Amino acid sequence: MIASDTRHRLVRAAEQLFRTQGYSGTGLKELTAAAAAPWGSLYHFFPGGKAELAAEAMLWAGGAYGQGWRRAFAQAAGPGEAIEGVFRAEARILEGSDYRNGCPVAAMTLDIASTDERLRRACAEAFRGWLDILVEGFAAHGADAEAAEAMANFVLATIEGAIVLSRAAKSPGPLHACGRLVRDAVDAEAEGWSKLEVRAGG
Amino acid sequence: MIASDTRHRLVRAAEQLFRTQGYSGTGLKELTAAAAAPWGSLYHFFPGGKAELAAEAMLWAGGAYGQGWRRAFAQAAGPGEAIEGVFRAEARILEGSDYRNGCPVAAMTLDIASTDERLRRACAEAFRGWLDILVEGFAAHGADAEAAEAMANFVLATIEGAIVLSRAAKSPGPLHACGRLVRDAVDAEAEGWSKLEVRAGG
DNA sequence: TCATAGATAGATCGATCGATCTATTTAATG
DNA sequence: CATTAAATAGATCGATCGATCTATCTATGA
Repeated sequence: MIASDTRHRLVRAAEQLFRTQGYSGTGLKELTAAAAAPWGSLYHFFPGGKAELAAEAMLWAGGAYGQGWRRAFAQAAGPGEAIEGVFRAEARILEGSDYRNGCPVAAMTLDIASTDERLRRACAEAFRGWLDILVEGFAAHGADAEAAEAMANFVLATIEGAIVLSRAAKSPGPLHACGRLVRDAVDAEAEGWSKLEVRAGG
Repeated sequence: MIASDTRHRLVRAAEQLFRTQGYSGTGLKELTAAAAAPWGSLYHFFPGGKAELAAEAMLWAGGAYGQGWRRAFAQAAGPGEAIEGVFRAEARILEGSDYRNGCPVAAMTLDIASTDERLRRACAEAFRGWLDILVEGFAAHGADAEAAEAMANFVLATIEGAIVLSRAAKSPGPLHACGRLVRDAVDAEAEGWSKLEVRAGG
């Protein structure tokens, strides 16, 4: 019943270690130890080895984060408020982990996007999943497809960058400052969207 | 005369390789080969080994980039235009390198910020240098200290994040979209700054 | 010419890398 | 109980890691 619990522990440990010290910086010995999983089980569940495990870890992380973002849009009154909530949540994650728990996808991208084409695609798909959630959220507030896509890239890029700055500085300052300014920017753009709501409904 | 040319080649190769495939993902054998430098020279010039070389590479990269940003502010009419120019320049760098040449400081941060405190500080200082240039640029357009600091973090974060997204997607799209929206955001904020110019002069 | 320091050259070190391999144990099914 | 597959366990592989070491070559100055 709890048969594949080991497999799940491996995925979570991978996500946790990759996001704190990158892909190349994490050894599989260390990973299996953190997961309290036997070495043999790693290649039993992931015949493709480290890369296959990493791809699955990104998939899992993508889903977990995505859910949080959907909730943010559902609970907030406007798109700007939703986005600032995401920034605040991210700041809490960083502060609660001594600025270790960054974004696993960003870490993977900077590590292997130029050396492993398959993993680069996995990173791109993980980002695309988040972008789609943002696009959907902005579209629900009246943004047309082009504006929503641009705004989604803008918001996601700022979050990712702010995480990097906050981790380097070991301070929530960059995330908070970016959250406020991104909120202003989103709300300013959203003013123009509402006029399109009628057209978008057709 | 050309005595320390080898040393400089090592620094440039380090910057080039770290920005492409990260710190842990780059071996020193590969690095010395890329620099066409003898293995022994590495520890001759950098007794502190890989970490010391990395710190110097970040210092060098920080200076090179910083100069470009100062030029952008000097040549542009307004702060928004200057920033969008930086985004465009970055997009050109990525396109010209098949999306390999990202930011070495961001790569280092995600790789070792949580495992090597000395290098984390080096990353923070490199970012701080760029932030100071941005702060100076915004202050020159009338921003007060607090607004300039927040805006600098916002702009730098968005650039760094957009680089990550563009590398993952192998497309200049994210950088271009972010450049336009950041320009709008900067210009919108800058409207409020000009009213403070008098106060800032006192 | 000789002495010295700087720089080059690479062999070699122990440690660790990801991966493969053979056993053993466990769980499910007849 | 017997059979079979899944899962666990870890020894071991060659390759590579960063680092240390000695030796050689080169330039400078006395």
